[in-house]
Amino acid sequence: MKHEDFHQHSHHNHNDCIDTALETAETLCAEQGQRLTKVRRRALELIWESHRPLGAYQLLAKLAEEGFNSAPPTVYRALDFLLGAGLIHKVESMNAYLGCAHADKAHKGYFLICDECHNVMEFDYQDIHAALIEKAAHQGFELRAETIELTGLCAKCKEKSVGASA
Amino acid sequence: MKHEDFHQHSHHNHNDCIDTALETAETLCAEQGQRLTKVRRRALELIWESHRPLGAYQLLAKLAEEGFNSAPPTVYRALDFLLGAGLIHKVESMNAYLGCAHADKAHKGYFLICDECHNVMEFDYQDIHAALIEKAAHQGFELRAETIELTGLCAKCKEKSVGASA
DNA sequence: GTTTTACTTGTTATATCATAACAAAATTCT
DNA sequence: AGAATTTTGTTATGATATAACAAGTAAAAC
Repeated sequence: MKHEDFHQHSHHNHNDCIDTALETAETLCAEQGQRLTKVRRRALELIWESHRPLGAYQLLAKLAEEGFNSAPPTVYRALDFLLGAGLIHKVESMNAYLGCAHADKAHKGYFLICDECHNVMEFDYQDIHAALIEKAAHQGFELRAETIELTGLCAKCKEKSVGASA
Repeated sequence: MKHEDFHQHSHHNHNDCIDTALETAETLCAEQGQRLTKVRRRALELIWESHRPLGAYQLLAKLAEEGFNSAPPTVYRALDFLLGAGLIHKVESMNAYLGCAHADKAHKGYFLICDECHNVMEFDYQDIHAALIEKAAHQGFELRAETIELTGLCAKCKEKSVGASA
């Protein structure tokens, strides 16, 4: 079962996701001589504990509650570090941050964002990626990063809205 | 020659683009009983006059110079209207706004954004669109909007950087 | 053609997102 | 231990965007 499908079900133990993500983070940072300090680690955990993308100031508030410094640079530094390490993604259309489910493999974060419940699924389609590279190259463009954010109605909310209108 | 290719060349008369865009805007608004008021029209023109995406406050400054009201709601209202009418796009990863080259046909704005010169090309690939719809549907997700923003190096800047390093 | 209605704009205030700049502390290297 | 590097604290400010309500303007109904 893929991680993103997993997230579609309500009963999974999300703690497993968090644990896995944190372990991966530790490993990656160790390998690259990066320091996963307390704030950074806790920030990553808090982002994962939220099932949906977390705003910088929401995260800052949570960190502040736990005794971390409560000024904006604290959270933006942690976010910059985590983004740089590929441990989280920024959802540009929401100004919010999301744990990356595939931090171990270099990849592009493609997102399905539900307009209704604001849950986000990450998906990873090699064929689309390949097609985009090819099409960009066709115009002489060398692709470096992709922001792919699709919004609409997720399966659960679609069911609900059908039920409501019936 | 497609509009986006056109934009890759430095010598084209961009006024033609603006004129066409404005005419299209007039027609579309008339058809839909929408009012393309002075601020809205001028905002659209100014967005087009800039070859690259324009920030809301940059636009506001230009409008203010011309005697329009200089408070933020003025520009955000105009932008909302133009976005709603499909006459412009928002580039989420830049918080900036861009004239839509295909306002007359319903479409998704896919962008190639150059990291170097910040020029943006719009492109419109039906096959990618179809693939995304299909893949979303496969997860029970009903697609409503797509944000596709690809960044990298455009042809011109790639040439330049090769020249520089040689 | 005036009244009613809907829409658009003006105005003030504030919310939200993000970074600059410099000082202090902690960690790592030698 | 001392020097170099990185990380964190702190203050201030910049950049992006919206809420709320009043005033004006155009369109529709009568």
